Amino acid sequence: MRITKDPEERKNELMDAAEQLFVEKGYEHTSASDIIRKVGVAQGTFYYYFESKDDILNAVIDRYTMRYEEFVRGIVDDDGMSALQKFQGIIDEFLSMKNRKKQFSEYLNLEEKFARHERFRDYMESTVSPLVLRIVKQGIREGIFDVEHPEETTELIVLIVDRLITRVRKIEDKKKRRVKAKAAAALIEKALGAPKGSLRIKF
Amino acid sequence: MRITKDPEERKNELMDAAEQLFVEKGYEHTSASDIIRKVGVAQGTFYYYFESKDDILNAVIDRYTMRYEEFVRGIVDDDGMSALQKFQGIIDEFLSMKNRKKQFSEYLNLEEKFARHERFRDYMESTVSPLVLRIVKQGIREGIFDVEHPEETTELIVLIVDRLITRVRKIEDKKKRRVKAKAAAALIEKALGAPKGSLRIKF
Amino acid sequence: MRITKDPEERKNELMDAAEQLFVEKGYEHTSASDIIRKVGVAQGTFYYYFESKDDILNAVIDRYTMRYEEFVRGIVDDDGMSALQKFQGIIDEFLSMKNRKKQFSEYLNLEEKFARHERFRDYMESTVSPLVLRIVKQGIREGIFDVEHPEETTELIVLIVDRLITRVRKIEDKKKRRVKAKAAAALIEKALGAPKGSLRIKF
Amino acid sequence: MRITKDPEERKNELMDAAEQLFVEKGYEHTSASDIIRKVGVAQGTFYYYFESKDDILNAVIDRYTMRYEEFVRGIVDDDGMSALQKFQGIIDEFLSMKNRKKQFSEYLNLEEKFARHERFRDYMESTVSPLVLRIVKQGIREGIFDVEHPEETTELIVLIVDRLITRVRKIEDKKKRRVKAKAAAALIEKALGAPKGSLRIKF
DNA sequence: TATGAATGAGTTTTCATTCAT
DNA sequence: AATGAATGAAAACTCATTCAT
Repeated sequence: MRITKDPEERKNELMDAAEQLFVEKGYEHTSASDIIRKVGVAQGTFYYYFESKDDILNAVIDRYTMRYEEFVRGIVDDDGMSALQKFQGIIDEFLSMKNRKKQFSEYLNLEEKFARHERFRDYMESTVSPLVLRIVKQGIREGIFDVEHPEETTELIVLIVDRLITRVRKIEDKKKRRVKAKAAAALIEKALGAPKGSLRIKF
Repeated sequence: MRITKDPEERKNELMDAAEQLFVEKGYEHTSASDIIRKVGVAQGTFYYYFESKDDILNAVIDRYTMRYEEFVRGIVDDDGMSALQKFQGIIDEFLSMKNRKKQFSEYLNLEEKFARHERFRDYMESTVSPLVLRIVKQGIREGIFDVEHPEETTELIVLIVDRLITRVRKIEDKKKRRVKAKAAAALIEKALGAPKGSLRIKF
Repeated sequence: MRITKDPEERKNELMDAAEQLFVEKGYEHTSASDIIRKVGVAQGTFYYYFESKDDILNAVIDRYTMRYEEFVRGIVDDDGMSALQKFQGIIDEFLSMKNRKKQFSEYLNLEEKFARHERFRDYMESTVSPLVLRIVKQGIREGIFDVEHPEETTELIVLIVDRLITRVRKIEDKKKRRVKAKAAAALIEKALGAPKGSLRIKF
Repeated sequence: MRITKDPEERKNELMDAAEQLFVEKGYEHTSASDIIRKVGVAQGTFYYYFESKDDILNAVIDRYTMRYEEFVRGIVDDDGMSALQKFQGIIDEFLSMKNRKKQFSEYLNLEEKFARHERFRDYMESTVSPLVLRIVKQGIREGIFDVEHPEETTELIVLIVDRLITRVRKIEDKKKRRVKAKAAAALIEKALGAPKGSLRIKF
């Protein structure tokens, strides 16, 4: 039986399946056939859309990072928010799993797996950090932040937030999670030279 | 030709080859045959010493982490040093690449590769962090550090130092490297509540 | 976008692309998709015009051999030429690459590739040889050739000329090419019992 | 069931099967699995001995050409024979299918298939022709041959003999075969400037 | 006539592991 | 302790061809 679909739809179907499997089992332990079986198409269909297994991985990562970027950019570009509010917004989003953009938070689960891929790391450093840097600079202009090395410090903060996302979220014990998040927030405040308690962790 | 060696020596030979290849090409892209070829033994010999490819990976990681731990423990257990000196010592070691214990620094190159393995991450959190925590607590006792959540903050500091090792070391531009290291040191100082400038970065 | 063309034109377009690719990469290493891509049509269009990849190969060979035959026949049927002149004409054409019929010589490049196909070999033996045989017989009648076994000798001569086309043409060194051609001409003269020097090689 | 054999034996087994299949069905239409099935080993065994399908083809061709060369060299190096006798010997061998070296003639069946491979053609030109050239030169010294361009003429003679092997042998009709062979012998005589009838075709 | 997404059987190749010696 | 030939399941990928539109 031959089921023809809109190419974009089919491609996304394949990427969805791949994404899910990569997250569940990891890239190396996912075979092209696994993806194919999951979607229920023929072997050739996969290779009609993607040149190789590597190709679909990159496509999946790129799609993911684009969504990630879109989210951060949405906050950064919001003219009505103060730097502190923006920071608060990003942290809230990541930690509280309340979705500003729908379905964003579920992509965060990918993070831990993809974090291992250079492509993703490079992206974080080259795209997300500069965006966050703009918030930091706004904060400095607003007089609420006081940072000596904004670029470098921002990179480290992004790293810490990243860690929060991938590690803290997995902690079962609510109290422990709260304490970890608080400690992280405190560290970020210090890094930014922001007033103590200006960043609030809400669970 | 059949070359018989001391079992321990043979095992280490295999682990050395494996370690090198895992670092160069990554675990998944290293075949058992690659290791075997490098050492120059027969296929069967490998499986005489190790149950599987996975087995040798764990052995390599364990050997590595033991050396890592040994180094940190050596500093932590030094009764003649202040907490600040100990921190300074660890950072110096990692950044300056001067070897306290011979050949330790070259193992650090493994770090980036192994960082992707849960086993290694778990080890860092369960073994290294507690050791560093002892320094932090010593510092608090000495009145030089002021930390609200010592456990959690230590974990984040270990993460930052870790990052320094794997990322800063690769930066070619000396100035950039210095600035990154300085920013990290400043952040660690703030995290520890240590006096500004108490941690010095020397390259 | 759907571009409709005269069926004959489209078919030739496909054959032209196929011919070129077969010559460049060989039949087995040319995929139907290669041809399709080159022409810029859809997968289905190819199969609308040709039943299979094999089908287009035969079509290409047949078209080629028809042109080849046409050329030889043109010379054979020329009543105003002596057998020697005809032989000279064929050799000149092949070696000098001057075109009697326009664009013929470029088809000769196909020769080497097609020579490997039975279909082409059979054609040479069944069609070209008989035509050349007529020249040989004309020469015998004219008293200028002296051949004991005309059929068999003609086949061998055709083989030699064939070889000249495909091999000598590729030799870069002008002198070497000249010598090879001269040796071949001398051998053909001897085979035909023609006077020494009656066949002239001009480059 | 695991049957271990002497590596050389196993390798030859694989080459024998490959050779046979390549001759029967052609290289492109023979799959590695065909060879494997024929020998009755595991998929991996094939790749233990040969890097690829291409690799075994080259190995088979090389083995074949070595046997070919060995045969020709055996005749060329025979000090007790005149040039004419050597030529006669080679032709006899090829045409009469009587084996000087046992089992040589059966390899000749490969010829037609391999003739299509550059590797084989190159070999014929670079190895066999020079050997035959030595006979031609010997004949010139002996005063029995008279050739103007020995190198080039030899190449053409080798080509003709080659053709005899691959084509004449297949002709069913005894008489036709005889005539073709005779015509070829006559042409060779003329090419060599040898006395008429000095080369005898025996069937 | 023409499209191009979809097919699926088949191909080459890899490699962790086993086992008879 | 050591060998290395042999295994075989599974992987990635190809491509001639089909078919619904």
